[in-house]
Amino acid sequence: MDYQFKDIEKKWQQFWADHQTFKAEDKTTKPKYYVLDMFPYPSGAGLHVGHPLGYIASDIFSRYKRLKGFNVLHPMGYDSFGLPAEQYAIQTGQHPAITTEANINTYRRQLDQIGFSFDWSREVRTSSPDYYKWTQWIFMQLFNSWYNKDADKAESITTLVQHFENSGSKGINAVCDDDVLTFTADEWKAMSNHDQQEELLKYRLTYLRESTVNWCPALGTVLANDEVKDGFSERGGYPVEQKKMMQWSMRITAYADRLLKGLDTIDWPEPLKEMQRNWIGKSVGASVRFKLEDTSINANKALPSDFIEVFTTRVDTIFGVSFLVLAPEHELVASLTAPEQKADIDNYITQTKKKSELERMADAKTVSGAFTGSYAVNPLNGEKIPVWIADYVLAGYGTGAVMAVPSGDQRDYLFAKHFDLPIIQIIDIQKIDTEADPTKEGRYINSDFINGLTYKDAVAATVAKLEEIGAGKAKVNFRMRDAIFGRQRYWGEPVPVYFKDDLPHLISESDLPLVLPEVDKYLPTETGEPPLARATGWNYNGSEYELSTMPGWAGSSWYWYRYMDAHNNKAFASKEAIEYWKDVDLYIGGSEHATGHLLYSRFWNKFLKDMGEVVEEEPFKKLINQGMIQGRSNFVYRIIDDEGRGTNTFVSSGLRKDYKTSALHVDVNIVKNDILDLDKFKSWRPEFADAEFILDQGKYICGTEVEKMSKRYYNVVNPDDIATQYGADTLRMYEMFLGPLEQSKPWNTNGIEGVFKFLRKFWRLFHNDAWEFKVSEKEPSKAELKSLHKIIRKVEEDIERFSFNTSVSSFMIAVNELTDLKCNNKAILQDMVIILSPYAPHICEELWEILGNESGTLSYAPYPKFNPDFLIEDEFAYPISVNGKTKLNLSIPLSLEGKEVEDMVLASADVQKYLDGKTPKKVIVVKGRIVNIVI
RNA sequence: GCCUGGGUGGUGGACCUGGUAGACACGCAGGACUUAAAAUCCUGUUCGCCUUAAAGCGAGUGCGGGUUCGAUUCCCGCCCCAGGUACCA
Repeated sequence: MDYQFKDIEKKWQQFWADHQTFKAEDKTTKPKYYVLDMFPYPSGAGLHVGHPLGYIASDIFSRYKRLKGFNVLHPMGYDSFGLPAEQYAIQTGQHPAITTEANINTYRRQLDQIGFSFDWSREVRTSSPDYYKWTQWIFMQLFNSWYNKDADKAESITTLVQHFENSGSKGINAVCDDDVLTFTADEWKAMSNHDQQEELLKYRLTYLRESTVNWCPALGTVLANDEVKDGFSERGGYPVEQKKMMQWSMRITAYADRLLKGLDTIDWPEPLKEMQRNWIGKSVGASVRFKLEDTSINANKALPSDFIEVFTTRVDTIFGVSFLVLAPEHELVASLTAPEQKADIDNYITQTKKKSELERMADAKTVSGAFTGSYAVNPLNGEKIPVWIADYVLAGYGTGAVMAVPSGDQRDYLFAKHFDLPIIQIIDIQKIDTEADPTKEGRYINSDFINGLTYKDAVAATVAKLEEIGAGKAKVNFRMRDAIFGRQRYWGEPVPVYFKDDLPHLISESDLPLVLPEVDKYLPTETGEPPLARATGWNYNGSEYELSTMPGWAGSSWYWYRYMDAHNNKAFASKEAIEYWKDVDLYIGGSEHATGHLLYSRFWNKFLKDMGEVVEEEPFKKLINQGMIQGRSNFVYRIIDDEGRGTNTFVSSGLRKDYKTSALHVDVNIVKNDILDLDKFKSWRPEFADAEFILDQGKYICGTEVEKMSKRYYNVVNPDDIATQYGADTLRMYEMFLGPLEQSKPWNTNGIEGVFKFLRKFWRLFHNDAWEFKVSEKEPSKAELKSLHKIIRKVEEDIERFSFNTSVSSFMIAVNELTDLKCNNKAILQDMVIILSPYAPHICEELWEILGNESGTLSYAPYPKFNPDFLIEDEFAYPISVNGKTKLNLSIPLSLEGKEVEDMVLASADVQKYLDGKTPKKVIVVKGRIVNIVI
């Protein structure tokens, strides 16, 4: 029978499910191997062709590892809390749990039809109470912990309380808020419980802090950055402003150094590690205090402090400071503003409020700022320095204030030029006529006691002086900020906290999970409280619960542990399971998670390690990024008549310059290889029923563009259609054939026929012309063995370096070779089936059975061993160039070696033709082979 | 703006560690088989020039430079595209 992929795929998917073929064992002598995919958010649009890309790669690797004798854990689940389900709920009133469930069912159906070897018995869903019980439990552990810098790990808050009781705050080296108190043991004991708890909150790893959010007054909601476009809400187009709000935060900065160091121990793509390093942004510098000048402006105001603290990485340039810049949100701004400057400053602050942080950073071209009217004093030379505000200084980074050195920093330079502020040269070789020069070479000038010093000495001398006069100290600063952990949303994990006397308290562990309550609407209340405020009777013994929920990343920051022991109701996973599976050996997912999920997960993992809950410091040993699959939109060109109205005539892409046209997105499903199916187009929409076409060589060629895959561009390609038309095996191989796994690329199905043909050819190898099964048991020929062993080596190399696309090409070559050889040898074909099976498992299972093997044993069959003896050739083509250009092809017997080869090459008529009797100037030999002769 | 990645024929891509650029596949063109279609097979296919043909010549991996006997690969500068930029997941 011809290759009937539909029957074959259905049969084997059923078989795998019935026999639980891919269930990972918890006790076995086999070595363990944990292959993890980033679990999907189940969106309403269904699985698109981009999702399976990484899943197919990880599935190939999982199947390959099983063949190599590993006990493979390859699970799948759903990151099922998220904003889109909530937005849909707001619009339709439908409970997010219901739509989420429906979406999951669609995803499962789509995943099943691709033939993945997932162990579905371990499925997790982050929105299920059985699961988020443990997300809440981890939150509680974080709340109950503080970071001891001396031990360099998190510890239970009880050790901190004991220390306070014994010795007060003295000797505590913790990561904590800036405003912690200093007290003795007696003073601590004398504090009220309320005050003690308030103090402890400054040390806890989850804590409350004021942070900025996108606030939309018209909608009465906090908006995600994604929902804000150019200062207006995407939904409704209402203005959005920046607003401060008390929020739960996570002290991820406590782990900044360990997150940096850990990167050196894991096998991740170097660019991704670089992104994390840059995100953490460790910078070594100094903090410097500029005392405020005591003027009439602020003399009679109660100042929060009498100095401005700045952080700088170039403390050596302090004599070049010609002004200070505060972030417009800086706490000192109000009190520093002189009456005559108030209008300017207020106006500027209002402008700033409209911009998001991203817009502020992106807009480096326009120089803007306002003078407060106040001055500060340079601690090292007593110079009077004007204090400005500008939106290029961000409140969240460093101290929210910078010392501006126009000669060394380009932004400061532009600012100084624009507002006519002094630019002071401080290094002898500095060139500052047209732009700032941040050089560290040369010797200092105009710089008092560091004049004549080098960079290194100047830094040391400046810091020493600042410390001596108490105006500054060496400091390490991180760009990374503590992670905001609260969302004013419904569809997320409730925070297991209630409030009493304005202080947060954890609920009892035995009351977990704190289940999300029902609400009448998924919108905030009229007073602007989060949706959970709508829940009736939702309180903890009469005390109000926290009303915000956890962010999307909470549930995904530990899920790989749940797969190890998915149904445990005593712990997030048993000690034995964690002890056995330890960590993820291979993690596949997109690099868009570099500074989100992948950082938060490492953070939580380190915390859990500190608590003794898990055994590894890093959760993901090896990581591979898969590229994003973009949509490829097709366009038709409608001719516009003289009155500017669209006609019903469409012109082929190549001919459209002769007409006035407008481009229309056309459904990519009625276009094949950019050629429009005219009949399908006519029936696509009623208005096109009598469309007319101006064809190019008998065809209508569509225009194309690469865009994000989206419903509204009619360019979403669903794997279902491909699976139905060509089968799962073709889909799997085609997605791999599309290009390197790591590379982003637009989806196109141009080459899918080739992959399908390959599988049919492979099928044909086992059958005669009448589609009857035929294999022979005779000895394989040398040529057959050569083809086989070439592909064994190639595929093994390719899989180990995740180059699946080149494997597929090699398979095509091998099958072409075997077809040419009319190979029907059982031993050869059996090995071919095994090595192809990770890529195209269904067809291989069927052929495995046809070859007389026990059904279903293919998944754990022994992988063929490569034998180099079969690759021996008699001679090889010998390409050399003359003068790096001219190319010659010589055939050299393999029996010759080294000098013999060289002599033979030089004596050959081809080379002699160029040499013309002379000796060559230079002969370049690489790995014992002449590659170039210079004459 | 900043961080990270990418740019090779008509198309997807190959060239892994500096050594024959364009493997493999699609598409296209021509041919075989067939009443026909499907399927299958064969030949050609980077561009330009030259040639009856065989062959030959020149250019060529985003653009401009550099290092090297030799650069798609390494270095410097630029352009364009994609991802991230802290509440999309």
